[in-house]
Amino acid sequence: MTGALRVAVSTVIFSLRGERLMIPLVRRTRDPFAGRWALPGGWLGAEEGLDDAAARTLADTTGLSASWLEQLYAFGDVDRSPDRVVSIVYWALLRSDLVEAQRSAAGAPENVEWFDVDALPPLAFDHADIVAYGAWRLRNKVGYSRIAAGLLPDEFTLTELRSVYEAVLGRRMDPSNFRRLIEGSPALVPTEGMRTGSHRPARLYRYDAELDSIDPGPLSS
Amino acid sequence: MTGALRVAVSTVIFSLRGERLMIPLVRRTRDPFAGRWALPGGWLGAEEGLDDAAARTLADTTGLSASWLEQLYAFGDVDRSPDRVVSIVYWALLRSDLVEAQRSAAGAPENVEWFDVDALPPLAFDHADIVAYGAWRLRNKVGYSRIAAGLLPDEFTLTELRSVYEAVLGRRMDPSNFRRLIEGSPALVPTEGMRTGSHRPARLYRYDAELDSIDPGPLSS
DNA sequence: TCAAAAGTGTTGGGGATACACCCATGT
DNA sequence: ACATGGGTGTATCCCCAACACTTTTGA
Repeated sequence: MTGALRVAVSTVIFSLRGERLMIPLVRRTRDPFAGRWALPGGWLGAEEGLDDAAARTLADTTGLSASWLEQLYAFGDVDRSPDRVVSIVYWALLRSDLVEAQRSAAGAPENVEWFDVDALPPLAFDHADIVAYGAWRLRNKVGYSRIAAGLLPDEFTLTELRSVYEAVLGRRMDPSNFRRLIEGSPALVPTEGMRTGSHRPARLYRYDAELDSIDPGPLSS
Repeated sequence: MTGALRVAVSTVIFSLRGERLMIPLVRRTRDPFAGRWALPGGWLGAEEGLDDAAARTLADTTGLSASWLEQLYAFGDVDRSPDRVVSIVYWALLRSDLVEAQRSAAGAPENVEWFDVDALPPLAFDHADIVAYGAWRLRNKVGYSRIAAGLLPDEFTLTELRSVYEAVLGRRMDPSNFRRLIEGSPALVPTEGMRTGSHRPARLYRYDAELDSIDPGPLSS
């Protein structure tokens, strides 16, 4: 039957370590590209939707669930793999605290390693291009939405949130202007808690995704 | 082999008739949804890329080639079709003059009819949602890029271009402000020609896609 | 009392909107 | 001459970047 071919689902998973944007890669154990690093993913099951497949492979790879998951692009050039494969690629955000906890726990999956997005090893297939495109989409979206909070724990200070923006966008931002910018959004709700450090305590905020107005995405899917 | 399933490529093709946004639909001849209208498309061939497949099915349906073609989304819910199908959907712009010429010529393909985007018949599968999402993307993109010129002939007046914006966005725009807005873009290049009507002649412009700075899309694909 | 981060206030420039106005042509 | 769309000029508003300034804590 024409039209039948293999469909893979992969995900560019972003998290933050300090000020660096990191993604997990999986070392391939088989040809083609045995030994090379590749995006986490797997074959699309006959009885699972695309979103489900992305969430499943993400959980398999990291043991975690994402605070943001969105389709990136479908790649299907004939020559992108020795054998024809269409890859539906997603991108995701993971809260950094969950990733850290996972690393400490012995439960971290084998064959998975985190890399700085700006210092990747050679990747299998066209995955280097895919990661670059995913990073572009992330930076772009951070500019006009509030998803950046998805990289932080439940509660965070505005300075912490600002440092996320600075890490993702790669430039410094004025603290006072950042405050006004971000406080305008009803999705950032102040809590009672304060973060106490060696200086003046800072109010903790929480991100309420319900109150955000991101683009709709496909109405069904 | 797991992961092997049927992949279709469909396209939401936009053109303009007067002030109305129109798309071509194809009447299905087989079950499921025999007799219903559906997006033009076809099975992805084993030896063709996604972009190629979209361009091919677009040409099969309309006999034309698009002035803009971009991937929209990959739809793959298990229940979107009685038998499992993953659809890679594109959206495209056709110059209205080419469509009109095609209509006059007897060469127009059978089983294809153009419909007003805001007055569609019942569609097969989840195609109604897909069209709505495509229209959203078009309206969105018209707001921050210059693709709207892709709906017009090679040369056009600013008033014609403005009426495209008004048709797509569904609201009136101030002629003088529109002029400044659009003349700021180096992609709109004035020609020597003038359109003469029953009033003061208007300068003709040309759209130079080379000079535009749209988002990159995936670097490879 | 000092360092450092939290948080507030003020100012100025650029882009978008609203709208008054002049220009060129066919009838 | 006049109606009609082509095209220019200008005032205003609003958002945002820059930056001076005050507040609150730990040491």
